[in-house]
Amino acid sequence: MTPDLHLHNSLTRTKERFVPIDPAHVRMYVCGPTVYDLAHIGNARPVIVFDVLARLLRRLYPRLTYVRNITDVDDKINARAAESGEPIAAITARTTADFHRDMAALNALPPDAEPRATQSIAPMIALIEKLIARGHAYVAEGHVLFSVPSFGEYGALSGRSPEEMLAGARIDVAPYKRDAGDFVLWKPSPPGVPAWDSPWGKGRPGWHIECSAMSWQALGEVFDIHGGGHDLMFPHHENELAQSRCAFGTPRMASIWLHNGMLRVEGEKMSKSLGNFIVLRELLSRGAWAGEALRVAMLRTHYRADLDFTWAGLEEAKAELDDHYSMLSRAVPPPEQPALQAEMADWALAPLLDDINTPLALTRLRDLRTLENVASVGGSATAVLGRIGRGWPVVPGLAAAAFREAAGVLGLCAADPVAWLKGGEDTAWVDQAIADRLAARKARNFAEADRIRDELKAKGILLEDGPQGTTWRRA
RNA sequence: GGUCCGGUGGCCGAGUGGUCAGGCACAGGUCUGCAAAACCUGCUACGGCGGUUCAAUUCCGCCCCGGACCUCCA
Repeated sequence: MTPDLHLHNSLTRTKERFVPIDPAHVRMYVCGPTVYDLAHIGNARPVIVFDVLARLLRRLYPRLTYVRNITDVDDKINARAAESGEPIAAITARTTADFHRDMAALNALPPDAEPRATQSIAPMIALIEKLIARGHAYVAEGHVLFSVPSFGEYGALSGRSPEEMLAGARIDVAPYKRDAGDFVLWKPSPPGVPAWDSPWGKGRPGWHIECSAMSWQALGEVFDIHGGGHDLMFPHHENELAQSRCAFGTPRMASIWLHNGMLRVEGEKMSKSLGNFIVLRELLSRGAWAGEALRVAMLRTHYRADLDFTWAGLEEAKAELDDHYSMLSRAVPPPEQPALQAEMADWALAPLLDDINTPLALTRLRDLRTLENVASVGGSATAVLGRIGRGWPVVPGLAAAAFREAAGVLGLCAADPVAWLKGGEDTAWVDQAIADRLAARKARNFAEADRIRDELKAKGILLEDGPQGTTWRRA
């Protein structure tokens, strides 16, 4: 696949050709979770989106280092500890493990590095010292503050001037700030709150400095891609960018900034006050299919657009996966046509090169599925081949192999098809019922055969009579 | 108030200055003991008003509607 990837850069608000700083080693940083509570479905979106991008980059380039941090020092964590009595370290360790489990259920691969804020205090202090030395930060009443006016390009990422930001801002300005827009790099800790020794006394870092420190440690002063939710663009990413550029004196922090859109639920903004907050663990408990179905549901919308999550949409995504796995379950081993298989897979994946157009890639996956169905079950491929303008041979196994290859980049359809369709439990009784029904059919006792089928249907088992006998799957 | 992003057929959702998205749902059909699955066919939309153009859903302007962000929410 030719590495001709274009991405929408939030910094320039245009689609740009992706040119790695080092083509032999692409580097990407994505803001990870603050570990104080179970992940909700909104947390899942950037994980899924950037997992797809990571898989794509690995296909395009020889090496990728994908870094996603864990924020384990934060006032929300402190508050949770104060109200529950559980030690901070226990909360963060447990929540991190929960996060890992949930993300694995989404079929998201772990990042190459997962630095933690509490283990990155030294580089944070080093960065703050650089900023003070360069005149971009100052000490005031035990705090260290970043001087926004010292960085002329502040506001470029979020597209607003400091004056504009303050015009409608609903905040109180701390009296020790020289400028209302200045933000905290280091702050003193009240009793009972985690504190580390620093040149400015015992205290803790501000929110944004951790990502500047961790990306620096893991990827260097300048790297290729920085990602995260759109809500992080301001102030978090704006401040990160200011810190890193000012500390290192570089013309940029990352070449391309990517931001995924926000989530709504059944048309409404997801919020705790509306009571429509969906905890990922709860969604996953609906069945083994739920994680992958959520992945499909999310990839059906372009990553930059806001996504309206609906339960009906999740069901539709599951149904689509059922169809995919049905096709895969009957696919024969592919013929030895690696070049053609790669061509078909590349065709399906080509939309990803255009700013990660997953909805179109999913459409093409469906076309590959149809081609395989035509080859293995019967029918005509002329309609599909004509529409897509290809003259591929219709050979059993070929499109299925290309499908698997392409789906793998989307992180889909890696499960065993039979396990997916049958649920993986002990189901010898179903086979027995099918045998009984077969006997009834042979005796032309169709009333009994239909009775058995209805009985199974009531238990969520669907029978399908085919040329090779009767198969079944869960509804 | 400021900044920004969107409005595509019953629903979801790509894309394009002029020939087709696709899926779901629905309706026919092939196949089947009946079904299911699979395949085929039908369903022809681009918020409103102007403008540019031979031609606009696609470009420009205005308006309406929805959404996001505006100091610690992915």
